[in-house]
Amino acid sequence: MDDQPRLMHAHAALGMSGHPGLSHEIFVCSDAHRGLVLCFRKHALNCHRMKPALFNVLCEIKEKTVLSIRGAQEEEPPDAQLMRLDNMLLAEGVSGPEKGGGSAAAAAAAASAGVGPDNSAEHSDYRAKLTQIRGIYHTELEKYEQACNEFTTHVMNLLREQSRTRPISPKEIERMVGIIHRKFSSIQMQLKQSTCEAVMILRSRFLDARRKRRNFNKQATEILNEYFYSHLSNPYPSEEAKEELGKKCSITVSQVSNWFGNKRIRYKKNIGKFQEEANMYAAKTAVSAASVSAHGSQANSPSTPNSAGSAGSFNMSNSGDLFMSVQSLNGDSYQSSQVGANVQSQVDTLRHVISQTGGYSDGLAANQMYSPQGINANGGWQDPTTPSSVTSPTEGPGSVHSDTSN
DNA sequence: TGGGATGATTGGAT
DNA sequence: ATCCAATCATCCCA
Repeated sequence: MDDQPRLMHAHAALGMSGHPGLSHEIFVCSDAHRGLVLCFRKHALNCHRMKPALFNVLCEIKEKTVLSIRGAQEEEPPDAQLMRLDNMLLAEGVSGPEKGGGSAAAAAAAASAGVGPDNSAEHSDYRAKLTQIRGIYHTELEKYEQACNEFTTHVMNLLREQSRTRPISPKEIERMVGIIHRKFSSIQMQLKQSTCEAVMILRSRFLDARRKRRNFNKQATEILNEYFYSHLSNPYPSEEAKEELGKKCSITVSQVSNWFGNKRIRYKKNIGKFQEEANMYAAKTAVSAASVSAHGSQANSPSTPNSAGSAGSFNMSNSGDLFMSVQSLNGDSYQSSQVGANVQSQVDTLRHVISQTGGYSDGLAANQMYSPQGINANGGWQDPTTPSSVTSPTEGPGSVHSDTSN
């Protein structure tokens, strides 16, 4: 019987062979139910991050299926689990009404997977794959049904022939037909199950962003860093700021949020490590501030935070942070009266930054002196609950004067 | 190839 | 809803 090879072919056609650590199992699992167990174990490892509900359903289905297959298929095939498989395939847009509905369901699935409407290329890829799976599923299903019918009639004919030589009761025929049907339905179940798996893998592969994490490009990182260090006193960009940053960096708002979340944590955890970076961006900020002021016109981009001076939002924290990083470099008190100063004062500060950084080789001593503005005794920024947003008013000179001044 | 860097996710707290 | 902290998964470089 060529059912197994057929199933195997289906798996191969699903294009899953590239999936890390799964290709082998996929092929194995088409071989026998024992393979299914192996396959699932591996699959579970790889997909433990898939949508919990979906994953649980799959777990349950698989467990039961494996058990029932193990039980020599005598147990009546649980309609419930078949139904669940069907439901799942339906929900995933595989066994849906038509192609249009299928892709819609795929889009819905993609959306529910937490992937924004952005990367449409990825989505079309995903949809294409899903359509492929869908097609294979349907043709295979049809083939199985056809094969089942053919085999049944074949056996019936055989029995009829045999009935000439020995008495064959209708019950026996019925029994044989029942066995055949059960056999085929169990194969069908495997197909459905494998299809479910394929969809799960597809999802985890295409929709689990973590799996295909890419570092942001240099420019994006620079923009984000610039913003972060120029708002060090309160690095909580408002929604609008996030949107703008996202646009500038060609990333989503949630990616911006993630980035800031990570940055805050990591900065706080190891301030010393980031000091050099902080100084660098402080200098950069001052440079762009200088150029902006020189041009007399200001852009509204958040990537050039100094420009925010027009809104009076980030400007103060800007100079304050810059001031802090200069302070941190030498530990000298540095005219704290300038907190919240204008762009011109930043340019002045820049001179100091540059001169200081020039002689900054070791960094250790400076690290110890470094006391980042905005981070309070609890290790948090002053007011994380009020997203810097438009009200940068960096908590006034009081908070900025900080510690190193004595 | 190992380990650090980094983007994403999760669970709990507010 | 947002943030933090821990953690995971992947990237990337020495």
